[in-house]
Amino acid sequence: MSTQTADRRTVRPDLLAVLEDGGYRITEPRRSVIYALERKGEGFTAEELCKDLPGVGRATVYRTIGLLQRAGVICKLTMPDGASRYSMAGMDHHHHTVCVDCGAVGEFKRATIERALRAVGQEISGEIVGHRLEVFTRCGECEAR
Amino acid sequence: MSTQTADRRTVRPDLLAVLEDGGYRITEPRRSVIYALERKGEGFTAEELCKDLPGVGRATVYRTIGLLQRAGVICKLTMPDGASRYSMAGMDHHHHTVCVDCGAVGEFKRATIERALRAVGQEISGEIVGHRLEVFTRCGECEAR
DNA sequence: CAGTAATTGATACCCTAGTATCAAAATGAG
DNA sequence: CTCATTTTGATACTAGGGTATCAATTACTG
Repeated sequence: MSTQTADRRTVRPDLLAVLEDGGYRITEPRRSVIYALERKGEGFTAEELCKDLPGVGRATVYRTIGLLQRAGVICKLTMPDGASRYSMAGMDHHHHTVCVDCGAVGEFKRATIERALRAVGQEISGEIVGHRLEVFTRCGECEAR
Repeated sequence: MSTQTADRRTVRPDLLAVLEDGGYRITEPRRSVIYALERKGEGFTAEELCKDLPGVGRATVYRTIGLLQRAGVICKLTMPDGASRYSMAGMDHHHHTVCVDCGAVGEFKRATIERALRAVGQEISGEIVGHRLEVFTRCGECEAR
């Protein structure tokens, strides 16, 4: 399971700095989670991460993911079947492509779509408070197999 | 919880006919579920439906929802927190607006967005097999309160 | 260094959203 | 009307995706 966007990946925030700036302590377990996260790249489940880090408690893994998610550097995405995956956020506002076979995640953005959604907002009663868009793919690698 | 689309609702398929055409028997419990469904309109949870139908077993409610979902006349949508809601499908391919306060669901479609997504498909390796778009709103009624 | 406050982790627990079981009841084809 | 077949429903069970607990440990601050 590798990223679809290896070649056009944006620079990632320094996750340790994110924690520090949030007033959190830099601990060994948090370092480990972040290290694993950086190696992991795009598209993983919390449980996968737990298995990758047998030395770190499940609760801590979940807590750290939660911290980084609230800080906006990790996105949580919910699959159509309700399963959760996480992904490192490269861009600010973006959407995801998810391979239905291997779960690899990519990011994209598209002004046309944002504009179109704003137009939708004019047509409905009430106001738009957010949106979510996922594109499901069969990624190049999975197609090759 | 009422629909946002009362005034521009498209004609709904005859759900009983859908079952019959599928080779399923028309039973009292299924009639009840369908009746409730038609009254319910857009945006409900399976458990809500169960509570509305104390005379029908939970399993039957889920089974009937599943049947109609496979027949394409009911959509399942997964909220950002992973919760599931269902909605009667009026149009063929469409997307949903969901009120974050009351859960009311509306439908819309927009050719611009479909085109933009096709363009995204050209840029990624692999092929697009589907997409999902939800717009979160605070609906007119909830705003008024 | 010492002390306090934050953090950890093993574990148990929770909730949602279903699915499995299976005897009993209902359907509808002939 | 008969009867094979489908469907039902009470209940138990499962699985995923977490959160709560709380004593023990660790990180920072002065």
